[in-house]
Amino acid sequence: MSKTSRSGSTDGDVEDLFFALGDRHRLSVVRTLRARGALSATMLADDAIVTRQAIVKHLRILERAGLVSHQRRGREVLYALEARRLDEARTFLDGISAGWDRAITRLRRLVEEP
Amino acid sequence: MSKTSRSGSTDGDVEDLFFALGDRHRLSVVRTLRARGALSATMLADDAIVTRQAIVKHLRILERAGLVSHQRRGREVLYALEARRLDEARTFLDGISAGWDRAITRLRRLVEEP
DNA sequence: ATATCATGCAACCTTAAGGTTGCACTTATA
DNA sequence: TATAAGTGCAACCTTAAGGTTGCATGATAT
Repeated sequence: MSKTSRSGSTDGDVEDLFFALGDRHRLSVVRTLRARGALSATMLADDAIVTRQAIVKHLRILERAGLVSHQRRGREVLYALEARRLDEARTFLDGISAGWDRAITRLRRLVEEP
Repeated sequence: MSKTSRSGSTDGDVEDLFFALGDRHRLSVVRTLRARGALSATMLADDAIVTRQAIVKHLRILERAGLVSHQRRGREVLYALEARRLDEARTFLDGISAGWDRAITRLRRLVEEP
């Protein structure tokens, strides 16, 4: 089997994924791409406060996390959302909250002991 | 209505949430709390590579994001997972990927045009 | 009462995140 | 073929993330 497990994401992958989403500008980029479809860095920079170069760096981080992919079209480069990754993030969160009931029970037991 | 919207999380909240999950040590803390229930910073530091103080800082960030809560028990402070927040994160991801099909359609249209 | 154990606080360090500017290099269009 | 538009690259800056160490403070058990 390759380096990817059955669930399709390693620990580092998950870290990159959430790191990528943990910035307001990148969240904004994700929202914009979701709403308006594929856009170039220049187009994205028009709406944003920051420079095109800043947007480019954010796009690189998003792409490293697998959240966006790019494709050249003539002289411009279009970035689009890669939704499978978002599903993976959701799956991960499912896994974490699965143990929740057990955890809260243990806490209560510990705290309420005399 | 208060500052929180119907979904129960503002933009900054979401940012904090994903930022908190975007670090390997904090992910590890979350996993440990999920598996073993409520623990103190000192207990968590035993398993970790880093110092207790580093763990404390990570716990503060997790708590700011609403992912853990603390409760004093005698001379120690126990931290436990707060699962509702994980659900909120999932809900957010649902919202993002909702527009996916539309986005990929637009990209394809743009790229495949002559 | 006192030795012990855990937490709290503060100072300090290193590095990477986030951003800007300037210029070179392609690609399209007038 | 100029010229404009868009991307790519590199240098540079500022600040906060992440971590460490040392000591003070508060709670516990003997």
